[in-house]
Amino acid sequence: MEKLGVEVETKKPKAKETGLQELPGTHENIVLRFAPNPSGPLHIGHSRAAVPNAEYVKRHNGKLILRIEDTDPKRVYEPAYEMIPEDLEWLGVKADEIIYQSDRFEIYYDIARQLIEKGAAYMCTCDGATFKELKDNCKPCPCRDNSVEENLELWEKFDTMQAGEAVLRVKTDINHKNPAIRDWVAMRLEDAEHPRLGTKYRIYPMMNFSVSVDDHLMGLTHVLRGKDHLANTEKQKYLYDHMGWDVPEYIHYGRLKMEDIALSTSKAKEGIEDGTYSGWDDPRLGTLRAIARRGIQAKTIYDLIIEIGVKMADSAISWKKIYGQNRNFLEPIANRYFFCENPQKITVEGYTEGRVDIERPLHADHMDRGNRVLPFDGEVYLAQSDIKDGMFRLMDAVNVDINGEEITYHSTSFEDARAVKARIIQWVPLEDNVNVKIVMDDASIKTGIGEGALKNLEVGDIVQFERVGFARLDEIADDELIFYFAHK
RNA sequence: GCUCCGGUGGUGUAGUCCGGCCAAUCAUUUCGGCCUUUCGAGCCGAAGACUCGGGUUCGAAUCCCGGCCGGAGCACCA
Repeated sequence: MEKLGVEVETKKPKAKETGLQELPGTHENIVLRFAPNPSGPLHIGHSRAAVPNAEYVKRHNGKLILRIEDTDPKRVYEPAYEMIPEDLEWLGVKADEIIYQSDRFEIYYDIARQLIEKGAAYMCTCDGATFKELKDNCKPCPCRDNSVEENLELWEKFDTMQAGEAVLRVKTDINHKNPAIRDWVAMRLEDAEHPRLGTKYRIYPMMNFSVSVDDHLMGLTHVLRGKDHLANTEKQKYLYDHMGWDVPEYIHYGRLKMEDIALSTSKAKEGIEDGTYSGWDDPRLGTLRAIARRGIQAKTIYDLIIEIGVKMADSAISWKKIYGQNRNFLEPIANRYFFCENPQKITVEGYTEGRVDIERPLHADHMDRGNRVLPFDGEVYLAQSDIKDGMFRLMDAVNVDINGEEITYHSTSFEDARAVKARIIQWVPLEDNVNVKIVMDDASIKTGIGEGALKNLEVGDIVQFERVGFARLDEIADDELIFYFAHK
């Protein structure tokens, strides 16, 4: 007992220091953002970005902006505009404001013009290959020497040019030791139709440009992003310098590798279109909606991401870890039921006690939830895989000997079963049951039968099928219940 | 190739900034035990790591140098 008291005491301070390192810079009025590209619904990788942002905002009472980065019409998947907020809500991430970059083109144009006027950006009419050749050798391209007037004139005509004919470049350092940093593109021409803008604009900002402008204008105090943006951060700082803006605090985190599912959004989309996957919530996908459908709790993902934190080292998260954590959440909430896969109807020969109602608690640790009642009269369904020679105890009912096809009554007392360490197996009554299908994590299906009490469940309920595992009720069909399997 | 960034048990982390309190934390995992009834759950217990080599120091997971391994970026994508 004493131990318990001590444990509670020492646990408190521990919970406080979880995961996230303290934010550098100011903690007052922080403004953070989550800025996905709307190419599909959110997957586990997105939570890597969304969760720490949300958590910092929560801890410091700051502001979180959801900024939809839809400046590449070719990569916009229209339903994603709806799906992203839904996914965030599930995750428990609450944005204070939602902004679409596609609403902000005039702002980008305005800043672009200012840059040109400052001589900090120039219209470049070189073709890509030529520019790269020069740039890689620390040579400025001829356009770099254009006068402000010439640039302004070209800028005005930009809209009338052919896609690919010119771009707007931000001046950096043509001798920068990393060629990637040298004079990057800020604006390009794009003829593809945009889902929200149609063909209203042809001049599109590049990510590095729109991101810098927005981060500044929206008052971001800290920018959290993957270390794949390290070079972009350096590029963007040149723009801040040109404009005389203060640079926010940048924090870069490592890559998150997800065991098994290396599935990119574009691959998933292909698979859905060709019928390989049933949809964005196919159990094989790593989307948040697929994970949710399987009964993985948002808190499991959220906590795991916080635990991983924002350090630069890469990390790999395993399903084992997710399942283990999730089980801790599910264990107390999931009521227990019997399910038999590939049910075999059997008769217990020699059983003469007649019909009895077997009562078994919905959850052994929560007796207040009551019992379920299973009528037993010597005839039951067993899972095919459980029918093996030997002595078994039908849970809470009787002990039987199985010998090939023959199943005979042995005894009723539990002690007899214990004495021989008989395996205790679940069963389903003949007269009160329901067809059950369980969709597994690899999309295969377990077909079987479950006890009648399952009929009281509602979609979304999570149960534990004893000796099978945890599953979430996904659909109540006319003649069967369809579950999605979470884990053991 | 060039530029940059990492490296604590199987996995994720704490500790690294400001060397000793670290024979290294917690979780997951694996294994074992327990259980008047899930030996696929639960409960209890155990196992398992500082990338390597030098250096500095009385003392290094922590500081320095080098190697090895891993990752990212090098677009008119985000």
